[in-house]
Amino acid sequence: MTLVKRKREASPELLETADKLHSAAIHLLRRLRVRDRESGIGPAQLSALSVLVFGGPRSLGELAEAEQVRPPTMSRIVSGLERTGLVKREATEDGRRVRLVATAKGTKILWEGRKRRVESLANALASLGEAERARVRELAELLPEIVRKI
Amino acid sequence: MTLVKRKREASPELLETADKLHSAAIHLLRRLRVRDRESGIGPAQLSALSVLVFGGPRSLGELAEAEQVRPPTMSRIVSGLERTGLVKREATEDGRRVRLVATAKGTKILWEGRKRRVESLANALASLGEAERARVRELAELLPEIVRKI
DNA sequence: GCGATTTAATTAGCATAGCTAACTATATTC
DNA sequence: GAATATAGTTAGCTATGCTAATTAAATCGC
Repeated sequence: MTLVKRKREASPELLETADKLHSAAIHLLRRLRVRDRESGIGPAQLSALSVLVFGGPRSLGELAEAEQVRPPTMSRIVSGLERTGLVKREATEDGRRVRLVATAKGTKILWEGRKRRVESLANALASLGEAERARVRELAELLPEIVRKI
Repeated sequence: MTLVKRKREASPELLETADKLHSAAIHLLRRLRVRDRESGIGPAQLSALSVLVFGGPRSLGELAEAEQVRPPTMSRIVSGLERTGLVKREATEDGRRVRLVATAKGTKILWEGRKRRVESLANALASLGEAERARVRELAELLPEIVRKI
């Protein structure tokens, strides 16, 4: 028998929490998107670039997987990044694979964009009380774990 | 003097929290998107429909504002929803305005989609301990407030 | 070692979603 | 009643998602 995620009935309380979290994530990103637009880079390109900058070079297939996107989609995203000089495609020993590397320009742009984006959010957080800020901080730590389990 | 959001220097600690929250939101939605695809409705249509179902009928401009999108964009989103019979455009006394109403079919589809989407997340939450679940619940309540301040 | 298969990436073609600019139709104002 | 303002739509661009088909390189089988 293989290990399968048990299909248990989720409680109404959990469903409600999940729904609120989902809705909040949508609206959070929708707000921050406004700031992202200032970078002149689309959201998919920005997100892919950030994987390369923070996670280091990798192949197209790996990047597609990290971004939960199909290879053809990632291929075009990378083409856009390459056209504007933010990423370079490099050859590898395996002639089929490419190594995607963020350029210096790409790294710089990403940091600036990230700064703008995150500043808006940080400012919103700044108006919370100390106790609430601590709570948000805890949750920010917890969320990646939850996401991994989805 | 008008009341202006003070441009204060955000602390490194807040920036880090903000960054984690942002990143978690991106990856959360990316995972859930997979389930959303099963509905056969695009994400923008799904989100707009949910405003009409949970928030009631409203004009196109109001819906565009709620979804943080320009009127032409919303016009096309609504056209898609109307074409598949999930939403109806109704005339109002003001001949310029339309009233957008979710149909019975639209309401049903939305609930099913929401169920699928939220189930995945609720299952992930179910594997947390009680204390952590409570913490997540608190955050889900707190987030809309934060989002409103962005 | 050479043909067949597998694997990685790209190209082609389609749909959705975002934008601005320009247009249409109705209300409002003077 | 003419001028202006407001609500929506249409047109046309870009970016992003997909599947199917193609190209090129590596690996497998004999």
